[in-house]
Amino acid sequence: MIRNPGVLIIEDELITASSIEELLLEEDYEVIGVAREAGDALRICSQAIEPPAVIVCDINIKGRIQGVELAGHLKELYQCEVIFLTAYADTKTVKAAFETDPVMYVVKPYTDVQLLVALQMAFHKIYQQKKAPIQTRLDLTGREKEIAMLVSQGLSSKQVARKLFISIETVKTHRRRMLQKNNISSFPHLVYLMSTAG
Amino acid sequence: MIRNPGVLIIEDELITASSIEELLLEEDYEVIGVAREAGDALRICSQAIEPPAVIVCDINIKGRIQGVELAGHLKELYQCEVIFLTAYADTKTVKAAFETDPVMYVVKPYTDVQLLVALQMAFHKIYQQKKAPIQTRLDLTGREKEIAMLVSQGLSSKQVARKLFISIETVKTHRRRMLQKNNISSFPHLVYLMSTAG
DNA sequence: TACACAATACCCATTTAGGGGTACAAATGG
DNA sequence: CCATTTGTACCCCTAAATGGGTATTGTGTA
Repeated sequence: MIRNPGVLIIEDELITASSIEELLLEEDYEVIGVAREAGDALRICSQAIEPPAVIVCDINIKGRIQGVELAGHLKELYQCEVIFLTAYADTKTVKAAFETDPVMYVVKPYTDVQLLVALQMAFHKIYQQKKAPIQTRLDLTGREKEIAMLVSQGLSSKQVARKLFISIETVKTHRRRMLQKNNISSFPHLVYLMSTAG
Repeated sequence: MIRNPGVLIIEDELITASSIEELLLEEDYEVIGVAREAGDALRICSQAIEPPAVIVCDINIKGRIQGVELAGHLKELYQCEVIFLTAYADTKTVKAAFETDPVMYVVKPYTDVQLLVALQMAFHKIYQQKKAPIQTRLDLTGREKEIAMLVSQGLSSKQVARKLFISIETVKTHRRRMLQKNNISSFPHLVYLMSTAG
């Protein structure tokens, strides 16, 4: 039987963390781990059988790396959804958090129902994405992404070459490989796929 | 002096509506009106000097048209942001609401801070959109959009021509006009703009 | 250390796109 | 009813993109 996709809890207050874990387990969510700080989170994710689908992340956690940064990092790494959990409601924090495009921003004090709704939304979003898998994912290296972005901004290969201080032949090689690797026929299509499949 | 963009409150419980209005006014938000049902909301919006930027909408309101449908309609009409307000947390309602891509889904009972955070997120999103108005909007006719879509799917001009049973020269004319009218230099860029600016 | 991969760069070739001009019938809007 | 827009189509040309092959360098990692 297929288990539900997992949830990672990032919260340094043990009592809060435990209560969240209990609540999620009662509702039959799969908790892959509880992290107290960034290092824990990364270790849990790398050791887990499958990456987290949703992370519930306190914004104010111990350690150098703060919640917003950590969540943004994990989201990019594992393409998971983010739910922020915080007592902070100041404009600066909200804006920073909002930049990572979280599914929900749950402000403390919150009710169990509020947190569960956030989870529902997260899993609904994941389900939506799985329903429409146009292309698995674009396979692009760092340099390739960079060139693709410039081309989508309207630059020609020659202009890209000048901007990056490389030969136009190199740019052409990169473009050719991008299309071949991903089995697509033209750059307009690649730009389209980048915008939809991320 | 420029006023803040307006907020429309849609809530049929008068006491709740009033308390929300008071809270928003205290925080210097501009409340353009309080609607008790769909008809009120539409009337207020059409009579307002400027359309609402954000609507705070109760999901369970009086009348035939429900909150989710109304909010979706208003969002499309006025390109405003939606904040849902509800006591309902059942999966079906949450999913339906989530379809309209609201900025926030505030579950009752909620604190003032939770509602204000939602407002902050909504205005932050609006501000972000205004900050990056790369191109007002793409000026494309029906046929042009059709051709642009096919090109973004990877078809060449020749393939588009065959698919639409028109001359390749016609396709090229359309493509040339699209770029000239919108003052852009290549189709990858046009596809990029279509995906961002709609 | 050996191997894979990323990034660089050149050669060849053909096809396509971009940019210019012109024209005309049909549809649309004042 | 007339002017504008839209869709259609042709001509020209140059620049750019696509597709193939090959090779060197550094950078990690098995």
